[in-house]
Amino acid sequence: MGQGQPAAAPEPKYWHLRTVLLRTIEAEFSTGQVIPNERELSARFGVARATLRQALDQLELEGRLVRRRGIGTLIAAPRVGIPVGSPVGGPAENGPGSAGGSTWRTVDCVSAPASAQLALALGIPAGETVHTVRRLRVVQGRTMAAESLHVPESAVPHLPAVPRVVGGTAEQDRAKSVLRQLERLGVDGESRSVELGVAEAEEAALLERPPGTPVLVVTIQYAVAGRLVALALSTYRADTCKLTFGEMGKVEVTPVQAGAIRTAS
Amino acid sequence: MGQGQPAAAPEPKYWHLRTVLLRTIEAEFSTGQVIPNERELSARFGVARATLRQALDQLELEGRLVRRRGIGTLIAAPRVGIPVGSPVGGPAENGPGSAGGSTWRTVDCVSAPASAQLALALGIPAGETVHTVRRLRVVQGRTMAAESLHVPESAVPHLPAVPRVVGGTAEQDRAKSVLRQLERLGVDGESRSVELGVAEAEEAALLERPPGTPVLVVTIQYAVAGRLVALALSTYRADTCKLTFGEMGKVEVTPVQAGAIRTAS
DNA sequence: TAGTGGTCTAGACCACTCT
DNA sequence: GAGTGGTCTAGACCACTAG
Repeated sequence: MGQGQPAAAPEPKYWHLRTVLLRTIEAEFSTGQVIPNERELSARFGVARATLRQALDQLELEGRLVRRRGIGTLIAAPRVGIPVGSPVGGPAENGPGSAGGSTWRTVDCVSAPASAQLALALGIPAGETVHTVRRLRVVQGRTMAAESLHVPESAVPHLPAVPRVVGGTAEQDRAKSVLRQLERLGVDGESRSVELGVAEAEEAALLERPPGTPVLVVTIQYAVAGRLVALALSTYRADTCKLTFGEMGKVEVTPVQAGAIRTAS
Repeated sequence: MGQGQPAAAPEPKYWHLRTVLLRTIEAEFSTGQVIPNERELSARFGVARATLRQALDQLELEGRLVRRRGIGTLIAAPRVGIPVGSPVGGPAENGPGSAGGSTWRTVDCVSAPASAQLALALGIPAGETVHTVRRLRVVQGRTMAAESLHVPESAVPHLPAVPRVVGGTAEQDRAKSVLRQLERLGVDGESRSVELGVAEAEEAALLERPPGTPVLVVTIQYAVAGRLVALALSTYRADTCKLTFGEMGKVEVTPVQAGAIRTAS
């Protein structure tokens, strides 16, 4: 009966909506402003609320929107460039154009036998004691990442053997000791990787986000003379972070707005 | 009337489901196997199909599952480690433990005036001609990334002035010329960044994925003597890629399974 | 043709924030 | 209490793949 065009893979409604919304918010809204609520938008576009939400989900994943329960949906600020650098413990590693005021805040410091997985990754016998420092990376007053730094006992033999410090300033001191010892080793190589993940319950809480929040999982292997001495597992908030791996001091030109260029083509 | 506990922020059903499913598939399934279909799973767990799908969405985002229309839901293979390295044009940049057989396949090569956004990012006057090479990164026979390499005309003045080559081997040659000229410049610095994004229509097609697919957007600024000479915008499939930024030749120990360690804690 | 995942709907209720 | 986003349901239909 004359089907007209060959279908041409009809674009899903939610995807079309996302595009329309993106154009709208770029043209008519600015950072921090709240857009109309979901029920109104879904009515305005003549779709079910679930469909509208699918479109908003996309834009949130792209870091263009932030949704706050009880408040509304806001235009997100551009992502913050965060250097993922060599210094193991250094508090501030500022690069021009990048985030200033980056600090680490220690959460935890425990020494415990390595799990099978962890031992494998560290290249040590299973069950060997590993010092684990958990800390948060705070940039411009906002918690951007949670990190677990694993250091096998054998790599930092000069650490005073404290049985089991937990809580208070004692734990903070313990964490500092581990970091200091690690720095003294003179790390001369590292291998970094980035992949997509989601924050689980505890991690999510540290990042002040709900479980399931997308994160960029950064794995850093620190080595001394070709021998692995530490493993850092960091999860960065994917909504607000742009990780930078600059060879500092060489180039550090204008921060590029990738989204704008990719879309503009 | 005695409310019992202080609520304790009840875990959403879909999140609990995700955890249960994750444990199940880790224990009882292996890479490539298909798990029961959505209708059966939703019945088995006593939830609506939409709720089950929310759980599967999470696991897919984590790279644990792959869903294929008309086929079923499969256990995904572990992510492939892909070096994001310095060589501008080099075909294979293999690191031990990382992906071998990495090649680039040229798609496009056009010379056109820079858009405002692109000019800004390249630090050139708007409207200056820019050579853009689009190519795909193929690893182990699978398309993993799409890249747009932008080189301002002024950076590679020795390029033969071809008016507008499109299609066929001529375009391929043109692309090679641009890459060769760029290599001859002797790039001595670069700045890289990674952030989360989604693939739009055309890009998604190149990556053989539906629109909205999560990608890792890699931005590389190439410099010669402190001057920006090229800008590469690459989008890597977030489901299958783990990007590695190793200082090659120093360490390259066992590839770490971040997920396993993060979950095992 | 049967079975799969993908999209969409209309409606309900909950958890949270602000006033 | 009013308004917001977050979760969940039950059902429908579509697009794709396979035998």
